[in-house]
Amino acid sequence: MKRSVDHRTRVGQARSARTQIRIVEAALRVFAERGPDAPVIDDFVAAAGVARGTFYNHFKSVEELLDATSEWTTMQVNQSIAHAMAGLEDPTLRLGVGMRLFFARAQGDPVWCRFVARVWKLGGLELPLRDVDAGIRLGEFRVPGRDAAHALLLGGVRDALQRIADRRMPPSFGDEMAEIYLRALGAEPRRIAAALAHELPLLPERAPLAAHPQGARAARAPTRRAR
Amino acid sequence: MKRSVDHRTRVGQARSARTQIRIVEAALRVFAERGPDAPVIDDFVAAAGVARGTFYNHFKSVEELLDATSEWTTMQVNQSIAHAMAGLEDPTLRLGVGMRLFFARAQGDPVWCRFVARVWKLGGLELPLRDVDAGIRLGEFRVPGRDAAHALLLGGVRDALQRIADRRMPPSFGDEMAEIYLRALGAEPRRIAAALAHELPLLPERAPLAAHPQGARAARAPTRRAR
Amino acid sequence: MKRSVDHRTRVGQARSARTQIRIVEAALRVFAERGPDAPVIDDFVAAAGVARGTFYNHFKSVEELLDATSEWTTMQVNQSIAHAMAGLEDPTLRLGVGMRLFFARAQGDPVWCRFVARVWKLGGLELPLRDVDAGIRLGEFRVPGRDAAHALLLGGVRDALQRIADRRMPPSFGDEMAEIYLRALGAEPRRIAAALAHELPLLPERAPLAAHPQGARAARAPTRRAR
Amino acid sequence: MKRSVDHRTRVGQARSARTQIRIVEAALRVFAERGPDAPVIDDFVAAAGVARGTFYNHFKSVEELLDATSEWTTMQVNQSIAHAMAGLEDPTLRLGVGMRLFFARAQGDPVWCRFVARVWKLGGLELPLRDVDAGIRLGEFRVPGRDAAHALLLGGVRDALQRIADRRMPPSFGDEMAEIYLRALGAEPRRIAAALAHELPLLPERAPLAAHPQGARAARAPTRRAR
DNA sequence: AATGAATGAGGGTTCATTCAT
DNA sequence: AATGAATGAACCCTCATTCAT
Repeated sequence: MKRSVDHRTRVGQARSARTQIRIVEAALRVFAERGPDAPVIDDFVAAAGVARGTFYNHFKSVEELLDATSEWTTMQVNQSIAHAMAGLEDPTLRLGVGMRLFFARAQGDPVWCRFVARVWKLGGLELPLRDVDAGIRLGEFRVPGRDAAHALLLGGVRDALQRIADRRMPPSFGDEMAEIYLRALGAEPRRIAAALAHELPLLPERAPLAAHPQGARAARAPTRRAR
Repeated sequence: MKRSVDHRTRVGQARSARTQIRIVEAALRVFAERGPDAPVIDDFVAAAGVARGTFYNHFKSVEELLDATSEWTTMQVNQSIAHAMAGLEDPTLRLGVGMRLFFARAQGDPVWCRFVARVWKLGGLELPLRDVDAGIRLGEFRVPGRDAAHALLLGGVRDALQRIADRRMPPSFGDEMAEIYLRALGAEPRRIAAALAHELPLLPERAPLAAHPQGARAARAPTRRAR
Repeated sequence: MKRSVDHRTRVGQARSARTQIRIVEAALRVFAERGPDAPVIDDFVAAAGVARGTFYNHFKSVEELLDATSEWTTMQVNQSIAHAMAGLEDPTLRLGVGMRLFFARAQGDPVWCRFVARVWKLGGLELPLRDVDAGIRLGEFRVPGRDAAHALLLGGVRDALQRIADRRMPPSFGDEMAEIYLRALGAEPRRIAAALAHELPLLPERAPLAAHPQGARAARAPTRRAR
Repeated sequence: MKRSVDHRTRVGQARSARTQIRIVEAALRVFAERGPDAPVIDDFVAAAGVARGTFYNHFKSVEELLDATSEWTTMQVNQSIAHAMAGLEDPTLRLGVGMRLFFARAQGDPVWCRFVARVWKLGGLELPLRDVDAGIRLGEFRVPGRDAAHALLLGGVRDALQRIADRRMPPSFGDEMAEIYLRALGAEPRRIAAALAHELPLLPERAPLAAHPQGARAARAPTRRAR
């Protein structure tokens, strides 16, 4: 008897985890397609192919789902980038390679790109800012103001992602963004060239979520009433 | 007889125009405070102190109100900046002075700043882009890619506005943004210094709102509803 | 001075009467086209080309306008029919000729036909019923029940009008209705033939509309709103 | 596991079906009392004792509810009449017995009678028209025009229902309607007499809907603003 | 009388959330 | 855990009516 309970519990937990992943995966697409404000719970429910009530077994609100989705996708990528750059020390090199990796990922994964461009509310972008600060501290970057440097980075990256999402940009676009930004920071041309020449380490896929994509229906078309 | 009809008509139109201005002015504050998606019609109605039905006498939807508000505030300021720079020819000078004026306005008018930072969907920002392009064409700017330069400008400006709105930035912040961006473009240090030293012409207040009430009711596509 | 006041008054009354007629004539078309429940005040206002407030100078509600329109059109036609049959005595003859005249009017005036078919709430149809009763009393008609005869007449006529309005019926349709109904009443074939052979007196146009404008504003119970 | 899913589904569907029936049953009364245009969704909701939102789980609009109600009541009765007359062949007999059954049902079920009299938009009344046509074809009926015969039947029946609904008519009224109409068609007196003498088969109750009438509140009193 | 802007109650519709199974 | 019917608060929008000019 005990065993059977255990078994049921274990099966239930496995199922629960799979369901949660299905919802988050669907949510990524829905948010990417329709932004953070427009979608209603039914959109996620329909896209994930689960029942309404099931949603509430996993998330209390759309807000919470949004946070979970952000965490499970954006941060993950950031971590993989951080990992890929594990050996690099020089701020110019780190920042340049980091941006190039970031945009490479964005250009290779349109859904994720759209999601990050439109949603992106959780921080998770402190990594490059840390490099900026380090470069300033080390005298490698010379900027009129730290806040200005941060604003230009974060704003510029978001706008760049939107461009990638809306109109396909050429593959070189990410490198161009890295270059112009490093110039804005007053980095030495030699260092900039090195950062651009550095071979990009391979990023892992956005894998762990890809477990069971099949049951998910496409995000529904935006047919809702006017405001 | 004819006169009395004219009189009635004139009086009615004047009242209507005044009401419309009240709504738009209220909307500016509401949008600034709550963003473009969250507010519901009742918010504008309450802020403007008019009846529900009155809203619909002037605007078909929140979307339409948003456009009208954008037009009546953002563009207007852009025009006043364009006018203030009428005599300037050199792209570096124009871009630098233009950005400084823009941020000066933003720091002096928090509501407008917040509104532009959060909403800002109508173009109206092509003016600086034109200077960027001109500078590239003339060889004054040297950039790895035109799109990258545009992304960095638009994204950076929006992020800067958000910073100004959220945490009061020092008065020098606008100048720092101008400087770092001109450096990103590879402008000559001498020209950058000139742009930063240039005395700022005075901008008129955001007063003229009442000026052109008549052109208000543009037709609009339906929006989605916020949560 | 006195004269000028009189003149103004007279001019005002004339204008008022003309306005009222414009509204009623527009209402006839609107009711004919959309039925008694669907139209809103703006429809009449738009069709008549007057201002919203002007409507209320003449009618308290749609219901009241409906009554006025019914009176000014339906009854009028009934009276003209009654007048046209002034000399006829025999119930079979009167009923047959009356129905033929009625349908002739309906086929010649589609707007009026539609209006009567869809609205037709005021009585005004007691005239033919009186002939039915007279015929029964005189033994000219033999029916299983007076109520059945009335139901068949009123219902049949309304349905016939709807058919004329919806799909153009042949010119003989009115005569056929008269004939089949007289047969239902058990009238003698000879008398039926006479009624059908009787030459139709000419009906006047639906002109006299302007006749008695002022008596229009009867008090009215409130209606429900249409969907 | 499979069983439990099936069970949940089955239970849900059963509940849904019961709710739908409650709404339709309430709607029958509401439509009968207030006509097809006056009632608002709240009327049905109140009469059925369900929540506003529940209405929309089952019907998109009043129009759709009207159609469903028509189908579930009118057609049903028509079918039961058709079934009751299964053995009858002669058009005069069929038409006469059919009308008598129809009016018998109307007199025994005032709510249904009112509903049919006021609403009655879905066809469902083609059955008697088919008998009329058959009689004409067979030479049993002699009419001046087929359209006139149809108009007299449909219009007459509707008016008769209204009379039954408004002022209680004597039990013989239905037979009188059948008789006078058969005479209008020129049927042979012998055949008419046979149709009137034919014993009426029993109609089944309007049963299937009567499942759970108790939870329904009375249709609310008409207290709404004027137009 | 005529005008039309302003009003606000009434009614339609959506959708987050609960809950029995 | 999963399901989906039921719920009702929140919104949207229309339109009858008033009223200053």
